[in-house]
Amino acid sequence: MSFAKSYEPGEYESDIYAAWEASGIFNPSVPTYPVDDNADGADDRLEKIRPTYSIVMPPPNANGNLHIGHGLTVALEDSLTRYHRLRGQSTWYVPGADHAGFETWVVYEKELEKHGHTRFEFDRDELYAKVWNFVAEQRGNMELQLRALGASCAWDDLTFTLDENVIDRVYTTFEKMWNDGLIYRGEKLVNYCPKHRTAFADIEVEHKDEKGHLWDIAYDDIIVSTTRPETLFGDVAVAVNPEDERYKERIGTTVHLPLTDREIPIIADEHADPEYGTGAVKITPAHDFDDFEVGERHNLERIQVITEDGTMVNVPEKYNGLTTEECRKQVLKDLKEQGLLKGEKKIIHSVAHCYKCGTVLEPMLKEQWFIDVQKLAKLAIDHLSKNEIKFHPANKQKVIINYLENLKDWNISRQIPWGIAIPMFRKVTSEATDEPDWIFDRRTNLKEIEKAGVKYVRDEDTFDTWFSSSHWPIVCTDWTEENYNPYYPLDVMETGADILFAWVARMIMMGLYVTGEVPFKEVYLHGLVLDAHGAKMSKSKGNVINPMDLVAKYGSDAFRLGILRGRSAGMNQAFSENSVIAGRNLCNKLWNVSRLVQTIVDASSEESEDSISKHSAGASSQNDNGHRAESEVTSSARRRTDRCDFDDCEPRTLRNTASDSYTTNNMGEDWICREINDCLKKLESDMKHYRFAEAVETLYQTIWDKYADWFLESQKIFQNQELLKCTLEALLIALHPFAPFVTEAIWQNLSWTDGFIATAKWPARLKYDPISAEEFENIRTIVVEVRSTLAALPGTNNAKKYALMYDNDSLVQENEFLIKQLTKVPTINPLNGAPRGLRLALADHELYLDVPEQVVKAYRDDLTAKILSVGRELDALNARMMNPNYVDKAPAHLVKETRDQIKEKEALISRLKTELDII
RNA sequence: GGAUCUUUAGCUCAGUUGGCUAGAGCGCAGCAUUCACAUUGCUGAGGUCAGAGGUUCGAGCCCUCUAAGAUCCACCA
Repeated sequence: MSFAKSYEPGEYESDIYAAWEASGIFNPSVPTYPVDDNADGADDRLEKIRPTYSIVMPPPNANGNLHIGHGLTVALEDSLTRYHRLRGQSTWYVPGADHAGFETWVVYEKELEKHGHTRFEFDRDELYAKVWNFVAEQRGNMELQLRALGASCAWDDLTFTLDENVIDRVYTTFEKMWNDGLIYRGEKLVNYCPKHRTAFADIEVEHKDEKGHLWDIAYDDIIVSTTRPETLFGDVAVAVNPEDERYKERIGTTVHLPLTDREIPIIADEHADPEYGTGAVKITPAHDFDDFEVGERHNLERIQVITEDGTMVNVPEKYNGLTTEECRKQVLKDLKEQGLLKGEKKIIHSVAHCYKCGTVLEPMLKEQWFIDVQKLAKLAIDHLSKNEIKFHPANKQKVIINYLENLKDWNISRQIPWGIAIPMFRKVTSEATDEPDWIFDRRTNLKEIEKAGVKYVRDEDTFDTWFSSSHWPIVCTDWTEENYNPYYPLDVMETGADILFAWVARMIMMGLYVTGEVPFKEVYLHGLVLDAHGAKMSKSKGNVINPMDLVAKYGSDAFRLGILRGRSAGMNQAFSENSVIAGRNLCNKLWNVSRLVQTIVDASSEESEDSISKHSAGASSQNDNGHRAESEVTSSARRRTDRCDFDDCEPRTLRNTASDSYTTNNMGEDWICREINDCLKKLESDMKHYRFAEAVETLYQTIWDKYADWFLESQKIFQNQELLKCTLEALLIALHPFAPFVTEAIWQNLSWTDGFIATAKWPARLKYDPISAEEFENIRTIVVEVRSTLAALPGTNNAKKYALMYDNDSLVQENEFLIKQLTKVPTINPLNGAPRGLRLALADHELYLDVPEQVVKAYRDDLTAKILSVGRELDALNARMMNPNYVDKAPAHLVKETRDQIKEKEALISRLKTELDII
């Protein structure tokens, strides 16, 4: 392999990943330590170990494909991981796979239906086995995709949410909670999906505003308003507000329930809002959350009239077995016929839907397992209030505390077979009444167990996935009560802002409950990736972007750079292919930069081999004359071949960037050292503060605008082999966290590098002469002014036409070759005799372009415009100095700067005016 | 009803404890072309930082209000 003309990611990526993986460099190098009570040196040992860095992947669905959000997650997490690995930490990025209980179940149930089966033909264990096999077949896809994205995770430690150790830990926690009295079984109204036949936690319910109707129905002389007339068969009362004058007299009396032969009482309850509808509300405790509470207050009967499959029951024969929708129609028709339907109004109200299938959820009375969250939430709030976890963005700390303060008990029972079985068994033997009704037991592989002669049957429900997921940092890091574990708490938890409540809040509660420590030190939340126009991606809109398509088209690095660009914590932000293209271009730029550096290095080596016996490290390889002809630079170079074989790469090679192996010999060299140092410093700060987009931006500018456009251009004249090597290495390593593949491909292709860049050492600061570096800025200013003036002159190809002349200017004189190279002017000469041509608008330099008078005249307008513009700037500066408060109160250095600038602008204006006069 | 966020160039977004002439990518215009790279280079146009007040020597940034939009939570019989 050698440097082709352009970088083709497809040729390198899979080989590189395979080589990384095979070498084991993604595994952490520091183990966890067993507690040894007898050894008093245990703490010492912990201090001596290498600093660790741990991060766990939010587990993607085991049987699914990665979507754009996963792409973002991996780009963020892997950049952090690789950065900290380069910084010398023992990094552990633990990959995961989610059984995704309900999600996967929905997919599998469709599969069953497709083959003409239903879940009711099988028992739970059979279904579990079937889904297991189904997932096993699909598994691997997403793991391959993670590799394609470059995730440098420890594959040996991949955790599946149904792994034995996960289930074991979940049972241990459940048992502890059961013993602590934090778990109870309750008959409550739960949100129930009649299609999927399972209950949900509050957090899984999707409320949507929908058009509906509000019907007024006469219960004798009392008119009640309802959106759900079909539930009237479950009515047990009519509630009115105790303060409502209209109904005060009727409280305690009864009314006749239409379409039935029942009398129901009129009760007083605050729940009835006199302002809403007619002010009288029918009360159906078994099918409405508010009514359930009213029923509790008044000790009312709960009559269930809707079954779990969404049909009517316990209703007059005529309505029995109808679906709720059919029943509603029939009830309305019958009420109308009897003249009891008194009004119909269109309203917009919010309705609970199944977040998966969109079915309207039915409030259903069910016995379920609940977690009493009060203590857990309080524990979490206490620790959060002490700022034990740092949030990005910071405002989420407040948001999550607010959520925890209002948290209601958590329903953890799900009526689906795909998940972790709830380890609870119900007593069936009618004798032995002293035994508890429910007992905890881990043997969920058994349907029936016997204890002390009493028979118990297994609860058929499974856990809410969030119950097990809340253990994620614990199970991924193998935290146990017995071990010192330097990886727990995690250094950071990175995940989507949309699951702050569902997951992050629960991990915090569970982490504290189980380990006594917060599960992570920082939280970084990413927002949604929207389409190019800021709309949510969805299949129905057809605007879904598949990350793998982009990876295939532009390369993994381009995708990573593209998706990080312009993105900040917690924000839902648009994403377009353009930013990936920009990333691809950067990779190609870096590739060509490296190609040029290698060419120069090769050419220099050949030359020094020719002239001297062999160049020695530490000695500058710069040519004595300092400015060779270009043709020599591009002469064919010796290249290493067969670099595609990674077998000779030693893992964990820590190559020290040889910052003392060079000496700088000109201003451009000092300048690039300074720029790279600034870039590294900024990067370190950006990574510490999770400013990924800025980090990428900084690298982009340093590599492209500074290294390639200025430094390398100057190195076409002055070759400093050791400095070229050293600076290129620094940039490659600095970019590696974001673009791992291209940097590794280049690293393997360069003739002088060893090992993997993935385990290289973060570059040290470069030595340089700061005064010389600053002088280069002067040259840059001159070059830009020459270029822009030439571009503004009439005609084309101006750069080649006009010579540059200087008067009394040692900087220009000494850097003649460099300025010529950068501006492309044909010659640079001292001005002999009187000034002529066009004077450049530079305050500190007397420079002229040798332009004929005619052309100068044509430039007059530009000159006038320039005078006006500088004049405006000068006015603004003067106004500032005229303000005595500014001079008194602003920091001295700012005032001084302003003074200097005024002097400079004044000088410039007077020169420009003189120039204009001459013309 | 409760809460959070957003509003900066044509588009998508940066802008850290307030500091000088507000930046980037893409797009646009002009010029260049044997050069490591057309996945290129050079040059340029384009912004009363949503609006109105206030604090300050100084506000895109801090405070108050207004407008528009987004999201989350709770919930409307």
